[in-house]
Amino acid sequence: MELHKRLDYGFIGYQVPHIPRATRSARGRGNIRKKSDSNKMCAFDLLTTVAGKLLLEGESTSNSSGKDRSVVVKDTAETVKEDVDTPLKENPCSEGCQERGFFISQIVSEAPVVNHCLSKSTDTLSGPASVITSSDCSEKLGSAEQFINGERKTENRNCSTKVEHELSGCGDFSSCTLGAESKKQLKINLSNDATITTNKRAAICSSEFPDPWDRKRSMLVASDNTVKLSLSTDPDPFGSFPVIRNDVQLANKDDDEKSCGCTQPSTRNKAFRPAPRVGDWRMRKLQASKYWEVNPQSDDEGHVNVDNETRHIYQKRENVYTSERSQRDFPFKKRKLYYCNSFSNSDGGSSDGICSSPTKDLNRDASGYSLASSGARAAAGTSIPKGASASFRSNDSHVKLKIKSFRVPELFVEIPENATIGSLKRTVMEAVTAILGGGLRIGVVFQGKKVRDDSKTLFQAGISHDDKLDALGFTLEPSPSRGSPPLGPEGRSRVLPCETPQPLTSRCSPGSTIIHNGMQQETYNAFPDYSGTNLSNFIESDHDSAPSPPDASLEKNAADSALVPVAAMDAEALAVVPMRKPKRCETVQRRIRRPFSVFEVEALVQAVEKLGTGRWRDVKMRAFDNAKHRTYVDLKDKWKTLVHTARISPQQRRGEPVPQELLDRVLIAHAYWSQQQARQQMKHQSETRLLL
DNA sequence: GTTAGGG
DNA sequence: CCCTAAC
Repeated sequence: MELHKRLDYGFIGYQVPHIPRATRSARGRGNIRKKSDSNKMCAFDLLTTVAGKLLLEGESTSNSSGKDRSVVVKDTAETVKEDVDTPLKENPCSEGCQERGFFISQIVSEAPVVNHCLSKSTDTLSGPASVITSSDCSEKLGSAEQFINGERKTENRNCSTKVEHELSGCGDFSSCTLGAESKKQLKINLSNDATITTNKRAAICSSEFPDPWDRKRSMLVASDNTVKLSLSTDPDPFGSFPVIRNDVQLANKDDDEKSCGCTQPSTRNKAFRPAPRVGDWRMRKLQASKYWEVNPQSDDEGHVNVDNETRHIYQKRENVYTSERSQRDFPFKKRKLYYCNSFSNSDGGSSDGICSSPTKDLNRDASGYSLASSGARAAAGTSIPKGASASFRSNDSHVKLKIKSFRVPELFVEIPENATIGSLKRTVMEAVTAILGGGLRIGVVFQGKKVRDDSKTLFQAGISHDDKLDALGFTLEPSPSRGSPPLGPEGRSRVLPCETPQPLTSRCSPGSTIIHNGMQQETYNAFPDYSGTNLSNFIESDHDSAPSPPDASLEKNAADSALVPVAAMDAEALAVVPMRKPKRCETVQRRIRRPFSVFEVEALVQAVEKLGTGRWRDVKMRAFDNAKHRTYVDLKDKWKTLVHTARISPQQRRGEPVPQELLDRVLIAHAYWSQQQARQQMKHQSETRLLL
């Protein structure tokens, strides 16, 4: 059902302002080792990683090598689109940046089948490479797709074709060869329909690939069941992109636990919960900080079941932490943007698939995500810093970098036409933030002009016709709120993710969509019959109170506007998108704001009229017993605000207007009970005096 | 666990 | 909504 007319915007990419960042640059320490790989993971893994890289390094990649690689998996199921080593038109990507972008719609990983053949060296210490693969997996590459200047180029490939993956994030592909012997197919069902087909037992041999980017070589090493990954980057020869050496180490160590203060539960059933802050590198790293243990048993059916796998990635702590965190304290609230919620406004069509996906296969298990992200994380770490300028070493093997620019993958935003510019910005912001981690604000440019009035509706701004959408652009601007954060010298940059209580809190995204649903259900029957009033509608109203009811007020709509990153992108693609927040986060997670509906207000008023203002627990039980999300403290607070609202002029009131009649009752009841309370006190006092 | 009140 | 003090 389409409740709103929506506009879809596609983002192919934009430029991001400089973002200083400190990173470690230890070199030669990046080994990613998978204890046992399974074909299951490989595909997913790799793709994620690659995706992560692409997402973060697309820019540099293209610039440094003039090539663009992206792994694209189209949601057309059964096909893995992989980007090819096609020369990309040099595109400085300045302004519009939309000419060329990564279209990571269904990023899945194409497992670079590496394995059998990889036995070569184990020496990964100095290799800047970055190839993540697993054994026994190969994929049947459907077609490779590359976006160039907005166009998609597809190339069909053969299994035996030489596959190139951009693994090092430096824009270089490693050469992988798919064995022709592929027999079984491994299917990875991604969200919707995205399916990656992989051929089991196909072998890709690849080990050393020159990394044009820096004068080093990327090495992919794998032996037996161990794959070592070494991620590191060096300043690109062109000098325009500072690169970070990312030495990620996925090792089979147990001491990992220590390095990461927190442990993530391997699974979580409640609906999939989006990661707290997507942009938090730390988090990502964190999640990656355990070594993975993947079920070596390959599923003949080929279904990649990320769920039941436990992964632990070990990462050198020092390599992991950066000051990023402190800079990216961004509270993510509507994760639903990435994981459509059931009541999303989006029209069933395309979004449907997208929406459902997260909850399916991949999402079931958080660990799945972690896996995905781990790779990405690693990649991310590597890619993030890209600026051109200076990258210098500081005492602590840290490198301070400036991000001149990097590209954000294409996003699709769906938002009601009557949504405001402000909401549009927010929507985009959330999507982008999820990727970049916050710290940025979104600017809207339409027909060459910057649209500054956030209260204007899209319609009013003229942004409502498809034919004009081309004139719509977004800009990423540094958030004023957070000035250029001093890149932290050691101190900050080293804080362990989990060990740092604070910021996490705000970032932990409050319930995901799914969660909302749950709450929503809980709210049903909020008002028992005995509450005695015409609250028959209440249930519905309660609905409205939910975070994103389809036909809520504009404000709500804005929130609802489904932002649908193209398919797979939502989750795994962006490995960037953290899968689940550390436990600690959850406990501190702030609840989602659920404005009281008029019906609720009425119920509250009525209850208070009857019970008084000092018995919130009773009020709760009487009128909101079934509204689990309303605590008596909430009711008390609401009453407080109601009283305040009733006292101020209507012009000063915000939010859904409360009928004056109700406000009057509020004042009357408040006055009455205040008086009663006063009397009670008087009485009490006099009694005590008498006793004395 | 509730209340009350400040943030 | 959160957090806390106070009960």
